[in-house]
Amino acid sequence: MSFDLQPTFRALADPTRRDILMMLADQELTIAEVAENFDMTRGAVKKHLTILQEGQLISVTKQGREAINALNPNAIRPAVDWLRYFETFWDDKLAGLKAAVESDLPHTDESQSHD
Amino acid sequence: MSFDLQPTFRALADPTRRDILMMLADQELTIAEVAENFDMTRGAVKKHLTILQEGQLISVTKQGREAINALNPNAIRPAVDWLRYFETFWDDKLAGLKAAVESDLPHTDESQSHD
DNA sequence: CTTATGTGATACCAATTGGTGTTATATAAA
DNA sequence: TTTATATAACACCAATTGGTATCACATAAG
Repeated sequence: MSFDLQPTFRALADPTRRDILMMLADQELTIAEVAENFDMTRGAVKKHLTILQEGQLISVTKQGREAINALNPNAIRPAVDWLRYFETFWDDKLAGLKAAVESDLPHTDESQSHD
Repeated sequence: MSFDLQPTFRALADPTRRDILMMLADQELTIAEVAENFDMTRGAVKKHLTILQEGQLISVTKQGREAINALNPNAIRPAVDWLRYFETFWDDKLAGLKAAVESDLPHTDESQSHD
């Protein structure tokens, strides 16, 4: 039925993998090229790339003996959509009201009659 | 300097914790109340709540002998902002503009200046 | 052909994670 | 006071994770 967010969030939960995504936003890279930017072995980088692939955040295509890793940006959307559910509760959704209240008062407290 | 996204993404990377966030979007809950909704011990739930707290996704206040867990929705924003960087590359976002900006690439859909 | 390069896959290790169970402590109730 | 409740803190365990090292295989270059 609904999209499984788990592989996506799992892939995003590691700083190395988020760095890789940023790199691939600039350009497609082979495994070796990605690994050049990190202080770890190609094997370790390959594992990260596999997890990114399982989260469908990247696509991997073989060209000769090289594996080209490319960003698959649309796979990020379901995660953003899920997180944006909470936008409803963000403070600035009431931006006008809140700004007005906070601009003068040191702390928001709108109790008028307490009895 | 910049906000550390790691505790946030780590907290979001577990389905139980994401479920807890959804529950807390409806209403604040004690640990025991959260635990009622899962097939695991209160201790396990408490650990998840601690990780959510470390990611600042929830706030915990003691009331008497109870610990009230409340959603802290604004903590989700840095993660959304980070993910939204990739919005630029989404297919249906500003498709025309994107084609214009990256006009080096001839692979885009219906460009008129082909000749 | 031989050699070098890029990758895939595996075994292995240390550290972390998700979970249980137990104990201790603080608070509410009787 | 005694008793029950809600949580905190800990030890402990199995499974997973991040990493290395190694081997095998496919492809490019000589």
